[in-house]
Amino acid sequence: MPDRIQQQLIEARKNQILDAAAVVFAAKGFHPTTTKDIARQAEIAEGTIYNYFDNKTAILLGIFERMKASVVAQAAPPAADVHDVREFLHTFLYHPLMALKADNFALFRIVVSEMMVNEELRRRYYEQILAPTLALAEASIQEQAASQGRSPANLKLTIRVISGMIWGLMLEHIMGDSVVAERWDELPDFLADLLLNGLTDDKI
Amino acid sequence: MPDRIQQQLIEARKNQILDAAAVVFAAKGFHPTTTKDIARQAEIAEGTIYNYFDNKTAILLGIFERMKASVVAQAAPPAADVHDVREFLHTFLYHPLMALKADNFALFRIVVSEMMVNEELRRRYYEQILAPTLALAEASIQEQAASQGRSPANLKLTIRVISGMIWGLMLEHIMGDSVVAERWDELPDFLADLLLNGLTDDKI
DNA sequence: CAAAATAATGAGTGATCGCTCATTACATGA
DNA sequence: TCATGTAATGAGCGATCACTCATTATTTTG
Repeated sequence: MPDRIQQQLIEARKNQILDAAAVVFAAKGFHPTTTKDIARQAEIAEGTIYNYFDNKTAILLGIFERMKASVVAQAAPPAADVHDVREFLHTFLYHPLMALKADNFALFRIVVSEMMVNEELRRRYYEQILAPTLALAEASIQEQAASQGRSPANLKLTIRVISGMIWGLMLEHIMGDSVVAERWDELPDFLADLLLNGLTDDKI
Repeated sequence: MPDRIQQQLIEARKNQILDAAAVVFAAKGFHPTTTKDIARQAEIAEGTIYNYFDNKTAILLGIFERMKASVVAQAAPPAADVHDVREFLHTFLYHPLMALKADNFALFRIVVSEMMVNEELRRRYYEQILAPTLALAEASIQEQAASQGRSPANLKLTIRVISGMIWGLMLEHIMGDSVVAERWDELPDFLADLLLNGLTDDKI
């Protein structure tokens, strides 16, 4: 059998296990889920899992790796596409907020929970997702400001504040706040307006 | 023995156990910590724990209850003290941000981690901490706006965005972002300026 | 001081669960 | 068709750990 097809079969099995794990993790959480649960959901034997993953934590890391591609692709618009601040805010705010609405939050909760407690997961998230996204956003604005002969001193921190807003609103959503939940779709515009114009009379 | 003194002794023992649990939870995380670990740290026998707490989760809830008082007290300024928006922003931003700097983040990480996964903890946090704090902030601004004959339509959402910023920045700090860490002390002023004036030239 | 009530103890229990590995089933190729 | 290599299987192992409870220690009371 050619190596390429062989490789594809292995990938398919891995994905089958990751799909199953995502379902049961989302439903029960990471720790309460047993490897037997995963196997049952994937309709394979428990032992088979260990032909493809070293241990239970490796499965969570596998799920994380798969989330990476989609999150980074959605959250980070190509720098070239951004021509002014309003456009930047729209892409930078709209995509992550809407992506998270589409998913159910359950799996996200599990990953955040483990991340708070697992050094490696935290490091991977920062190095592979958060830092690159922040850097891309920064470069995008940097370039635009430079074309106007400017170099905003607090850009790095500003990017982090904006990114943090999204994180915070997600958490408030997860906590069950109904105001945030009900007005989720308006958030990109609302935040862009707040950022551009500050606390206007309708807000405070 | 009078009931009052009896009650104080029970409280003292509980606090002794909670102190010990906070130390070992912060060091090892909730799940990896055994009841034996807690007992050893508290210098009592394992069984004694169960004279004061129903189970391991009850200990975490106990820690949470103790955090409540201090967090709410620090984060929520009395409404009467606020006379204008700038003053409001200072109290509302300064206290929570500085309180979290003073603590080490370890125990906070553990609580957030369990909260993501534990429905009851999440509900308690929302009902007993987040919602009251938001309501207090809202009332404080509401009152001030009313005195000017105004009634800001988006106040509730605005309060949530500001609160979310703090959450998000905390998470970025926990994730290991050095920009946020290094400029933590400036954040209250930086955020107040951003909120009042929007994205000025130094920022974007 | 003795009896009774209360609190502390820690070895033991029962159940759980991640992971292994000897065995079985299947696929490949001569 | 048979020999050989590869993948799947699931019973069982070893270890862990939250929690119990019979016993011991301490305090209270008459």
